[in-house]
Amino acid sequence: MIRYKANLKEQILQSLMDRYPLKESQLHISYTPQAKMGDLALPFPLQLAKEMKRHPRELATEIVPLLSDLPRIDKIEVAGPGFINLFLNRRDFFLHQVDSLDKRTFQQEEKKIIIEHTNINPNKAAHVGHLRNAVLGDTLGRCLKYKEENVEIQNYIDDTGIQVVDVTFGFMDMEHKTLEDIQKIEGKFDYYCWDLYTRVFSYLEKHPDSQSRKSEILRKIEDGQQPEAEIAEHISRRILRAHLETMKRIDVSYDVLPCESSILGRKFWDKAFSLLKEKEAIYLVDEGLNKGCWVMRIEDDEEREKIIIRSDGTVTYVGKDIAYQLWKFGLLQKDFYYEPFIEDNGKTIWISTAEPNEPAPTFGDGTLVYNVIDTRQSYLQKIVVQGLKSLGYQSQAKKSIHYSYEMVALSPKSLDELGQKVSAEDKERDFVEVSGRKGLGVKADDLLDRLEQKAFLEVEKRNQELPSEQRRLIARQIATGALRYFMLKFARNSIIVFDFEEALNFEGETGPYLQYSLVRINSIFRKLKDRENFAEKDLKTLVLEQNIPIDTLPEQEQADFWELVFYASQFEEEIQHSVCSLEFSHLAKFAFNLCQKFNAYYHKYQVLAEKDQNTKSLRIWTIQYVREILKRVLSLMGIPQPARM
RNA sequence: GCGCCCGUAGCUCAGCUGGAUAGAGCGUCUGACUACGAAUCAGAAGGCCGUAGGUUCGAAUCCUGCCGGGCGUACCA
Repeated sequence: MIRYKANLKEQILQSLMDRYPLKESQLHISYTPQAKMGDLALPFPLQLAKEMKRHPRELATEIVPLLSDLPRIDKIEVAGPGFINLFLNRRDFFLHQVDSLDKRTFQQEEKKIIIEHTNINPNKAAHVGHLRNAVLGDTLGRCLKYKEENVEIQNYIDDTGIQVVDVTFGFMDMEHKTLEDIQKIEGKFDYYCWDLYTRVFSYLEKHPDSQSRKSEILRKIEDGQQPEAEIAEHISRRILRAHLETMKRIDVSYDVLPCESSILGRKFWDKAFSLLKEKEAIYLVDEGLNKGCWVMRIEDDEEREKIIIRSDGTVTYVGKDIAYQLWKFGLLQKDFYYEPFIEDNGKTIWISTAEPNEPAPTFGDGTLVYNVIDTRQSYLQKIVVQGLKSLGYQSQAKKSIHYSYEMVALSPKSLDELGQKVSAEDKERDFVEVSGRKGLGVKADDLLDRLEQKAFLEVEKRNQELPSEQRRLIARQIATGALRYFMLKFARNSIIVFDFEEALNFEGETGPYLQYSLVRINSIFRKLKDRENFAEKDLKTLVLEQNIPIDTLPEQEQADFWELVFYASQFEEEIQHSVCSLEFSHLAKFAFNLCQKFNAYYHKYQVLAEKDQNTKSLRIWTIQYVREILKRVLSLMGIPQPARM
């Protein structure tokens, strides 16, 4: 559709440019609200009439004859206040769409695109909020790859931050454990730390004097002194493995894991610091509240300055992030070393190291960077970009994109269900923010377990003949599909108030609904093969061989065929649109609408039982086309495609 | 205080750079399984798109004020 519209645009401009002051930017091609009004709508006469001070309808009527030789168009009409509506030749258009299925629509635009997502502090189990981040980032990556882009997925590991210090403190000073004791802990280590972290937090509230011990731990971790450093490393690596396992459950993976410890070890910050000093982007404060700190001025705010280096000489998160962002664009003239961390479905995920290591692929050096981080960090992200600007990297600053989204919060009801105490204050609110410190939150693995369990029961009911191993697999696929669709269906600026009943639903606008639609289509083809020995062929070959005119169908069926096929043909526009706006709820809605249309068609028209060969073949074309589109859209959203369910 | 975001059906949400009669899902109520799988479909009820102005041939959409809610604004990340 994208290419078809582009062609159409060019032709319309060609036909009209001599006579009318029509600019390309004015020539949008949209869709009619109703099928009976035609297929494509041109609103430009309305605008043009204003400029030319003429009546829009009159102008539109005058233009119509000039468009008579547009390709694959049956009829042109003036409608409403002055729209020009195009009726496509259904057969030609369909053949053209089938023909373009295996052709490239998109071209690579960037040398390399880096997406940073997930970024969970390695001190506790992942929760639902992290799942939203990972699903958004992963989906963006899949779509960009579909658009022929070279994409690198990075998951930044803050392995030397305060959060890791807190848990280290918990193990050493509260539980008096040695590294060996910690290594012996069995079961889910990330869950263990989840609980420990909340205990640490309440302990610290009661014992403010522990701050000095925490500072000591932080320093020792940064300097590599034992046993603090090795304990912290054990904690963060072990939890990182747990996070990667969790993400694997929803088919999210990464190329490289840059660590904060390597940023320190490789002295990225020292380099960034001297650059910032040199350009006078930051300066030392010698009086007032921020005395002894290196700070950056905030744009549009004369009063405020953001601290980059604390008075004790340690660098804040933002400082390290500026260094990291510079590295992503290849502006630091320094690089990490790497080693393999884990194998994920035959692919190596690399982790950064500070010391030289075995040969590794090259990472970083992107031309466009997306940072998937929730909207609460907008301010910090703005400062990072400002850092790039003040170093003179204007174009990189523009290509440094904060992909922001709203948080996942909890309904008071779901808190109750988790058995967590709700304060009187929180009860009054519509939602409660997830809090790692208070241990308030739905753990990602718990949610996935519940989804899987529920899916397994449903699969068991319907597929008793399948071996249990396969039922397990299907249950996993359904759980993944349900979760990923749930995370994508909301617009990114919408706060998801998490509710178990809603998230565990498999009916209506859900992932399983989409999966079920595909299973139904596949099932028709399976039966065609079993019963009639129907040999599945490439759609294009099939259509060319059979060469059946569409207008032999009854009028109603022609209209129903067309509604489905025409809608399906818009899928690449939806991808484009979703990527431009970073709004994958568009893609999700598209998939859902497509399935709704398909299911309606499915109920109305039989394929297997149809006696008339031509009609039957046309129906096969239709569902095969829909299947192809649906498969692509599902895989872009990372929704698995079960064989049965 | 300042900055960003949100307010659409009983509930949860879509609605693209302004376009034709504001759409889904859940819930409620009617119907449809000797199967191409009912995790589905057909249908009904349900709306002053927070509010008041402005721009426009045209506004849920753009601008301004107000009301209500959220999040930022840390020598936490």
